[in-house]
Amino acid sequence: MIETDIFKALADPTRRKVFEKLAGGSLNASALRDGMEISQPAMSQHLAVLRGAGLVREQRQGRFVNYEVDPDGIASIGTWLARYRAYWPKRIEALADLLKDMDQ
Amino acid sequence: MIETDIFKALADPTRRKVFEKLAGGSLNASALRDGMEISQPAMSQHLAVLRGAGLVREQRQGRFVNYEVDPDGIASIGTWLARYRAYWPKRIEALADLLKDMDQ
DNA sequence: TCGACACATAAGCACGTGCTTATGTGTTGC
DNA sequence: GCAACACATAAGCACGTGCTTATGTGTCGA
Repeated sequence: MIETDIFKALADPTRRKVFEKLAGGSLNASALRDGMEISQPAMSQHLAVLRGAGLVREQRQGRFVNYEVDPDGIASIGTWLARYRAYWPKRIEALADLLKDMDQ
Repeated sequence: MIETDIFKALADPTRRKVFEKLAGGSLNASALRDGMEISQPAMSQHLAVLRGAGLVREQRQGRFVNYEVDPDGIASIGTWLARYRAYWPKRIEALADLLKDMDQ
């Protein structure tokens, strides 16, 4: 199940931090490590998990590999979340309408 | 981190199925087990995880414990997801701005 | 009060996860 | 070509997770 991969990937705080960094713009693996006390293999493994979940996609550029947010992953969460629209508080009802629209 | 608990809870397919059942209306632990080849302790443990994540809340009724979706949990995912609005499809983003204005 | 019921908790076990160190693969510049 | 670099992969290990069986806790009806 793709949803399982997505939620598993996001269940790790380090991976969520990496994902949030990428949301600010595409970065290569080394740049992602900056200020993040994490080894190179660990980062590589985390990126592989995020990529496998469809949350991130990569692009080779010379000897660097550039990572960026994959909108499809975000959209998957949105469609999943849209199923529980009935339980959303009024305050973010507008957002729920939005996600419902994405679902079609 | 509460987000960690939420995503961890939803990373399990059985728990997502339970959550979806509850989205259709509140049920007690035994009713949740119907048609779900799962032991009583396993269900109890899954419900404890969902409850700990704030996705579900309980209510004692006699010797039954009624479970229901907790809107706060859903809202948490919504607000997290909202941070990545920039990566939603263009068409959706425009509508999001519109709805945001309407909401104020 | 006592047995049946609904559910929670404890302990043990198989398997998964995230880290480490070590090494492999592909690219760049000299 | 070859050394340096950027990243991936492999293997091993500590710890977490989800199941099981066994037992505890609270409630109900007779």
